[in-house]
Amino acid sequence: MELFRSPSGTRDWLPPDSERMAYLISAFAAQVELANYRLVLSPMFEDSGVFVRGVGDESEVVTKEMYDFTDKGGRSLALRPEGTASVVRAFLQHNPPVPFKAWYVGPSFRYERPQAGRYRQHHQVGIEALGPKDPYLDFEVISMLMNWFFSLGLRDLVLKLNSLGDDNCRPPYVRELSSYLEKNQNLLCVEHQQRWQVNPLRVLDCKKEECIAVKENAPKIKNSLCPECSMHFETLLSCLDEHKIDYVLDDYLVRGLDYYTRTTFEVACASLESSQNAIGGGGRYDNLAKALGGNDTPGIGFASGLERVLLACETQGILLPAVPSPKVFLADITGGGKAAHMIHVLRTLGIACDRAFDNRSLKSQLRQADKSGAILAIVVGEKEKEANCVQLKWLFPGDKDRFIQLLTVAADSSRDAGTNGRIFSPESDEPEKRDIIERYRLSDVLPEDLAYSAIKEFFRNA
RNA sequence: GUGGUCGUAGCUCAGCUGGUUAGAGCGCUAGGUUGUGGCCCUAGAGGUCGCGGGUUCGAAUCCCGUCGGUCACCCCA
Repeated sequence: MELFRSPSGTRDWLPPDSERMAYLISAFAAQVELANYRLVLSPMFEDSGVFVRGVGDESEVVTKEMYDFTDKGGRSLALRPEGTASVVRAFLQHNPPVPFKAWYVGPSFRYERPQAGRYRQHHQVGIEALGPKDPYLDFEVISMLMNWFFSLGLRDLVLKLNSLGDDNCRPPYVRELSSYLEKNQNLLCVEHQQRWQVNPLRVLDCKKEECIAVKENAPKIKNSLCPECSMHFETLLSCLDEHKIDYVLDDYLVRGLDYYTRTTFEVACASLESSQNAIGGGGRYDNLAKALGGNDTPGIGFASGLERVLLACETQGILLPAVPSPKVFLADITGGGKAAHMIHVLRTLGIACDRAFDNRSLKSQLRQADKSGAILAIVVGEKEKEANCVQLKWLFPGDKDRFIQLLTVAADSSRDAGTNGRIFSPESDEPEKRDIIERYRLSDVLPEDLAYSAIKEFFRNA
């Protein structure tokens, strides 16, 4: 029978990459929790209307990329294509006090052709801040994103900024743009000749040569901003200047989600070769709460795709930490029961350890110990079982000097304890190949037992 | 949704213009040491050559289709 595979556009995360993803998330949480953003977990699916009315019924994300379905109760639902609309829906449903500052993490779903850095299920972290319309909140949000990237060690980042105006100044601007596009519509690319009226702003985002030529002479939103919007944007820019956060202004940054007002931004990573080089983006959405049927509440936030951030780290040679393997490994050739008991005690003492199963040969178990990265093997054979002791075998090589130093500590503590200590030290011309094997008494009442004491001592000094 | 490209072992890949039982390295398992890892040596397991059809005496190899990966467009994280 043919094996099942993960669906197109999805992938499995196995160690160590899975752990690097987890690291990204915890680094993000640490960053935003400094600023009092708190975790919100919302459902992975919502009433389709949340996205149709929130993200926009003209946006590509909704019209052609949404995983929507009807459930057994006849409800029209959709897997969330992004996080913001869900969080704002949750905000309106529970009506918490403002300012409401949330961070989130979880999968998003878009039905599109997979590509480098683009998946049908991808994972985003993000923050949303609802309530204040203050431009200094815009600064806070943007600086959170940048600080997280900097804390990971990422370089070659380009922060792109634009302001899309508000209800006062955007409609007149869109009319002005429309009439300009109408005059030049035969010069637009094939697709936009048909579609420019649906959302004129999207033409500004088009990368076709024809449209690029047209938009160069198109009216710019920055020249049409009302005084309030203009002041808001200027305040943000000067604050970014003051704090040495570099940015470039991009008149064409309109972004594909319809809810944005005023500030929009995107962070591109220059070291990502593919065209999917945006590793974070967001903006202000002062009309979103109202569009979802709630009270008029301003808000701003961003989302960042973890897959792309990880990719960006890799292209820059940044190796994020994975979970280290246990340093203690148990080899039991008397059936395995002794190992079961010892490993249980060690873990109770908070010492990470692993063991072999299936009663394999000692050679096999030690091979496994070596491959696991352990530096200490605990060996139980018939002789040890009879004498009620265990053998501690230190696994070389590695950082030899360091280990030898630690061994000295462990050996000293064993002598103090009056045990028989080291019993076996094979002759060898090469000191680094000399095995150091020690035996420690093992009682049936274990936590204060000498073998465990020696191991604890070792890790206290490690 | 459109287009390019690639599918041979767990991984990285050989396999020339069709020609017997499909190979290597790494990895995995075991043995060489009747109870001691790493290096070395030996052996073993693992593949309906993505799948289906066609051409042919004969297909991993050529043709068509299909599925999957990948890359680009579109759009986005």
